[in-house]
Amino acid sequence: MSSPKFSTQQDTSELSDYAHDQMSNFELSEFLTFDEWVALEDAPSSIASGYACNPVYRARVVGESGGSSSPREELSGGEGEEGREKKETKERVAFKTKSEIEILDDGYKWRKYGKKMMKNSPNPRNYYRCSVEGCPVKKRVERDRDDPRYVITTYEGIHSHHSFS
DNA sequence: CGCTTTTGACCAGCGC
DNA sequence: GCGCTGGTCAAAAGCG
Repeated sequence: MSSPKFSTQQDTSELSDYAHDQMSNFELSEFLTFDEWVALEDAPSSIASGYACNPVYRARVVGESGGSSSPREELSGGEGEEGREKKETKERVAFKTKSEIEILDDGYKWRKYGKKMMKNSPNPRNYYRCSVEGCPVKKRVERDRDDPRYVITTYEGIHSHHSFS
C-alpha cells in the first residue's frame, strides 16, 4: 500500500540494502527516522524510549503470515494478554547505531540465549531474550557487515511490563 | 545460591 | 530429497 512517509532517501538506501540482505523474509513496512518513529505512538515506545543511544537509522519491520491488511492494529492492547495465541503481530524494529559496543543498555534486562555466525558476515549475531517471564520480546544484535563500526539491533515484540527500574 | 553466559546440537523452513 | 542458513534450546560453567 502507499507508505505514509519514507524518510530521507539516504536512510532508506542504507537500511534498505541491509534489510534486503538480512530480512528478506520479512516485510519492510516502512522506513522511518527517529523523529518520525516517535511520532508514531503505536510504535513500541517501551522499546524506543529506553534506548539511551544515538540510533542513526531505524526501520520498522512487520512480519505476518496471515496476510492481514492491517498488521499494526494489534499494537493497541498488547498488555496483560495471556489467552492470546492466534493473532500476534510481531513488531520488529531495526536500529542502526554507531557504536563500538554491541551491548547497549536500554533499560531492560536481557539474557543471551544464542550466538550464530552469519555466512555472509564475518561477525556473529547475538540473540537476546527478555529476562522477565512472560515477555515475548527478543533482541537481535549484529554488526553491520559493511560498516563494522555500526551495530544493528533488532527488537522483536513488545514488552508486557514496565521498564526495569 | 541464583542467574547469566557459552558452546554445540537440533530443528525448521527454503532453495536447488 | 538433500543441503544450507537461521533460529532456538539445552547442559555446564562462570561470576556476582
